[in-house]
Amino acid sequence: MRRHRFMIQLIRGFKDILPNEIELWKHIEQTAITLFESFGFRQIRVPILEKAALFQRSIGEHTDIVEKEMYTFPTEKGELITLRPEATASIVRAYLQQRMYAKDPIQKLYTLGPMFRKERPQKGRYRQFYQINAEVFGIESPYIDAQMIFMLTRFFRQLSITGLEVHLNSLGCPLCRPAFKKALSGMLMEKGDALCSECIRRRDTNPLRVLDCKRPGCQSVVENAPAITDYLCDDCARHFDRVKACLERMGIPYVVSPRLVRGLDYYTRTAFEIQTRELGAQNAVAGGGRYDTLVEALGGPSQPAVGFAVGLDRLVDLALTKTRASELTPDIFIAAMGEAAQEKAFEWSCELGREGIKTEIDFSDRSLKALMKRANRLGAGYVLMVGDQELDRGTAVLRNMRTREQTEIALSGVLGGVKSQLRAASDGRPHGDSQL
RNA sequence: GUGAGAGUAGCUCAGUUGGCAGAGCACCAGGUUGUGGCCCUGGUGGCCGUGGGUUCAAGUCCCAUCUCUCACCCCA
Repeated sequence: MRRHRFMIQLIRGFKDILPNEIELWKHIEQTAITLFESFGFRQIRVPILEKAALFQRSIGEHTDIVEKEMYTFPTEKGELITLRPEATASIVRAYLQQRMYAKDPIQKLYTLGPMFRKERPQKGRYRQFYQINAEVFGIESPYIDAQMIFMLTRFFRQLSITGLEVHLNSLGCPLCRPAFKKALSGMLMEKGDALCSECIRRRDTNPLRVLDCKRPGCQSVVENAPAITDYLCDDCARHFDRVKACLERMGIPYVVSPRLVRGLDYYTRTAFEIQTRELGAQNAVAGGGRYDTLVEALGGPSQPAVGFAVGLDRLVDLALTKTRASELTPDIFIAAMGEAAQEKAFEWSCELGREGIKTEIDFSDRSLKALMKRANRLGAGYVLMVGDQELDRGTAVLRNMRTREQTEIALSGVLGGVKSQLRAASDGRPHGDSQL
């Protein structure tokens, strides 16, 4: 195979997802869709490309995402457009532009699809990655914050993913956060000698980000920094207490992480992250929180909102360590020998496929032994054999690959015979992809 | 963006001080003239990631580049 010279490879950090793995993706997506809809969420689909300004305004100019991770291109007219690095901004945009709030300010929406960030690829981190997002607009109550976290834990439970931790924090609101910011940056000014260069810059632009810098020097500085939860105003404190109480009531364990700060500017009050220890450095499988000021900041009415994003790629990685990627095995394999038999077999395969029976057929003119080997490798439950002998006798042979039993079926009644055999076999045992 | 490791058959990997490109699995065929899994025999398959350089000679040494992996960073 001389192909390297001309072979074009995929872009760094991008990947192909092959059929075997897709079964798992579909299962995860379907689980989310069913669950979210039972909680009253409806699907929305928004574009992958948006104007760059949308993300600059929503995510924040001084975030890593906007400063260095976005795929941004100029159009012919010179307008900057961006491959979305996250979905919330687009959903808010749609909520406003389509005036969804006018019909009903309360909207519960979910979406799923690819996001793009130009980071250095790593385990669990890709430049095109997939998220499932859920957002609630128009509800300020802490109950909904807790319910979304509850819904997430249900989701992971349904996928049999264990060993997760809920990390929780409150980031305050425009009323109380400034006081905390002031206290924090004052403290960072005093004791900031050990800060890394990045954090010295952040100290002015976005002091909260210094809190979750993982460098030892910054950690030690931050160790006895004031906790934001001590600065919350009465409303924010009550809100936070309520969220915690609800989680306790629903039996969801959580850890309050005062240093948990979201990488996006728009968050207020509740912030949370769901982490695992099994994925190395990229330990967040879901993250989200409240963003009560974003809708208004993007030019809409003042409406509170909460949301989260689940990292699908990481979920798949986790699930792959538990369950093996599944093969989709055919119900029946048709082994046809000779020209005349293949003609019959072709018709049967079309008919059986139309009936919803997973049918595999090999049109290469090979020995029965070779065809049987292939049927076995594909994991076919049955093999239907037909050749000149069978055509002369007016029958085909149906072999149960598990029990090795063979029965003869009249050529005229092949479809009915195969169907009744398959039905009889599947009655006794569980069928299909139940091991997921 | 920074650092470290790796790229040889479809897959997992050997390859000595630079000297004819290897194994296991998989695949194909035969053993069994029409019956799978086990076994035996044989076979197909490689510009050694790509491009340059050093050398009589490069999978091996040097440079560049691409991709992967892990970490920093960041987050889903």
